[in-house]
Order: sequence, then C-alpha cells, then structure tokens
Amino acid sequence: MEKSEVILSAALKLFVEYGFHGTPTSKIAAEAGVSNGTLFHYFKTKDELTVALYVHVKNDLNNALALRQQKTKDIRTRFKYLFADSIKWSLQNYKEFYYIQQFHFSPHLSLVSKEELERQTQLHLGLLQEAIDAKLLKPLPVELIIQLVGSQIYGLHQYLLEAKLTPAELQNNVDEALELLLTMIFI
Amino acid sequence: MEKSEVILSAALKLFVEYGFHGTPTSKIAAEAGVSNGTLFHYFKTKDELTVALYVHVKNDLNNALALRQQKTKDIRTRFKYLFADSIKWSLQNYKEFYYIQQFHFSPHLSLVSKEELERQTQLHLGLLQEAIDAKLLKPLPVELIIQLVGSQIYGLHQYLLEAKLTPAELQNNVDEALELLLTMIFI
DNA sequence: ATTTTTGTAGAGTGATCAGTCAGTTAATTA
DNA sequence: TAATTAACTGACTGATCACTCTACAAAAAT
Repeated sequence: MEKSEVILSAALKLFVEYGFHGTPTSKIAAEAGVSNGTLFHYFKTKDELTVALYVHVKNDLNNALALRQQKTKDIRTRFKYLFADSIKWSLQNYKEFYYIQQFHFSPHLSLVSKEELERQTQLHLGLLQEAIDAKLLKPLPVELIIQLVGSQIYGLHQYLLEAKLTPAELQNNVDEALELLLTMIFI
Repeated sequence: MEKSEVILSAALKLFVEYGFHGTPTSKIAAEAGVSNGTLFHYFKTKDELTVALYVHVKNDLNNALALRQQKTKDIRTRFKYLFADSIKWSLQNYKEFYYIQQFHFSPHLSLVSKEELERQTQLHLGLLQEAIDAKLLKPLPVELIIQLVGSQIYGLHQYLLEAKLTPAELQNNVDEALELLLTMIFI
C-alpha cells in the first residue's frame, strides 16, 4: 500500500468520526504512522488532501460499478446491476459512502473541477442516455431521473444500515426497492 | 426581531457559504452587527449556536408543514400536502434546507438530544402510522418508507433548484414526482 | 431612589493548528 | 563511486480563533 494511500485511509477514518474541522493534520499523520512533514510532502495543503480523498473514494466506487456494466448488454439488466452494486458497495464501504455525502454538503465540493465531476457521472449518464434512446424510460428530464435514482439509493442505504437484517432479508429489501424504482421511472 | 435571531440568521448565511469550520464567531458577530461578547452572551459556545440554529430551522419547517395538516382529514390528501409543502418550503428556504443537510452530515448531529430528534419526526411518523393503520400503504417497513419519502423530497428539491423552470413547469414536476411517489408506496 | 439583573462592548489570552524549514536518510541516476 | 533527487522527520512559527474578563449602560425589581 502506497504511503499516500495510508494517509488517505487515516484521513477517511478520522474525517468520518470527527469531521474535517475536528481532525487536525497532526492526528492524520499520527494515525497513518508518518511524520507531520511527510503528510505535507504528499499533499500540499489540507484542502488538497480532502479533495484527493474524495476523488479517490469516488473512483473506487465507479470501478466497483463498472465491472458488471462492461459485461452486460441488456439495458434494464445493467440498470439493475448499477443499483444493486451501488447498494452493495455503500454497505461494504459505509465510511467511504458517508464521506461522499459529507463532502457533498461542504464548501470543499467547489474545489473539485467541473471535468472531474463530469467524469464521475459518465457511467450513470451514459446508461441513462441509452435507456432514453431505446425509449425505455418515462419522458422525464434526465437530471430529475438522476436525482431520483441517486436519492433512492441513498435512502435505501440509510435504511439498510440502521436496520440489522439477515442477508436474505437484505436481499429482499434491495429487490423490492429496485422493483419500486423501476416501476417508477421505466415505462 | 430578537437579537438572538439576528445572530442565528447571520450564522446561517455564513455557515451555508463557508461551512462551520470556515466561519469564525467573530465574523458571525460582525455580520449580525453585534459585538463578540454579545454573541457569547446568547450562546455559551459555538457548538451550542450551531445546534440552536438547527433546531430553529427545523421548527420553522415543521410549523410550515403543520398548517395544512391540521385542517385536513383525508390521509392521502394530507400526504400530498406534506410532500408539496415540504418542496415549497425547501425552495423558498433553500439555505435553511441546505443547512439541514449539512448539519445532518456533520458530527454536530450527535449533540442533538434524542428527544429533540424524535419531536421533529412526530408529524411525519404520525401520518405514516395512520396510513398504515388504514391499510393504505404497501407492507413495507416504516423506516424504509420514511427514508424513501425523505430522499425523494431531497432529490426533487435538488433538481428543481438547478433547473430554472416556470412556475407552471415547476408545479407540473412536483405533481408528477408526487404521483410517482404515491404509486410507489401506496397500494 | 437604590439595588439587582440583563444586555452590550471589545480588548485580551491561551491554545490550537496548518504549514515551513533545516537537516537526515534512502533511492536513483550518472 | 559520486552526485542528485526523492522520501522523510519533527521541532518550530505565525496566525487564527473560541472564549473570557472587565467595564459600563440600560432596564427591572425592590
């Protein structure tokens, strides 16, 4: 594991627990097992570290989603996989998922370049456009669909995280929620 | 306007723009037009101010929602009103709405007492329980429904805020999204 | 009329923290 | 091997900031 990744990993843990503000760089360095100076060798500022962590986590999520997407042709199936894989990832990486939300509602978001933000929605946007072209979706604005799907994923995640369920119940809930979502936006 | 409200209002403006961290108490006092000491006369600590602002904003939202709820009997209609009024408030008070999210994804949330958090969901929980008792809803877990409705509201809000629409288009979108939501969770 | 409480001010303080710097060690290149 | 660069250290600093303190004015209570 690269040292910069060790630092990012330490930052994630502390940011999620204490927030950006409540986490001094000195604590991050200590948690990562490196000196204060080393942290600033890899990341010029604390803000840069914060943004780098966001990009890193987002890439991780996108990579996890891309796997089955590339192997699947049928649009509706890809849609299902996108939803199911998102939920799966969000539960297995709930700290990372929390950090994404936390970051999203902070002024740090404005430090991320437009291109980077765009790059990160390509997967979703592409699939949605295909679905629209194939006339599979209800005639709703694309941005609205993105928002609704995104928040549906978030809502389900939040519920599943709190409710301690057996794997079978969990799978059942995911399937149901997915079905609800599909009937909501598919024709 | 009470001086404590002036301070809260100043804090809201700055917190939303610069975040908790990026907003020194001195700037809040200056924005509110009071001295540094006065701020701490009304709020013992910055954390207390932060929490007080959250409670204040949430009460405001709940009051806005309660108005039509009390005058309406039919459960489905009350559900519609709750949804429509939430969206309306979130657009008219988008800074307050943003602050709620921001607060939600910060460690400050843990500073709010359980009773206060409970008090703030009573309106929603009550309506939902009535709907369940009247067997109007699909047999889904209450917490899941709450999460789904909440995130649906958030998703629609986010979309409407970005898309600059005419009042008629806006109303249309709200109606459509509401219809989608109703078919999703009502029998 | 006098005491007490409350509201307001703003300079001051101690602690914290992001980021620097001077210097050491390890790795790469010439 | 020598020279150059990169990785790394940790003490240090300048600035910032939450909060205090003393002082005073206005209002309320007695």
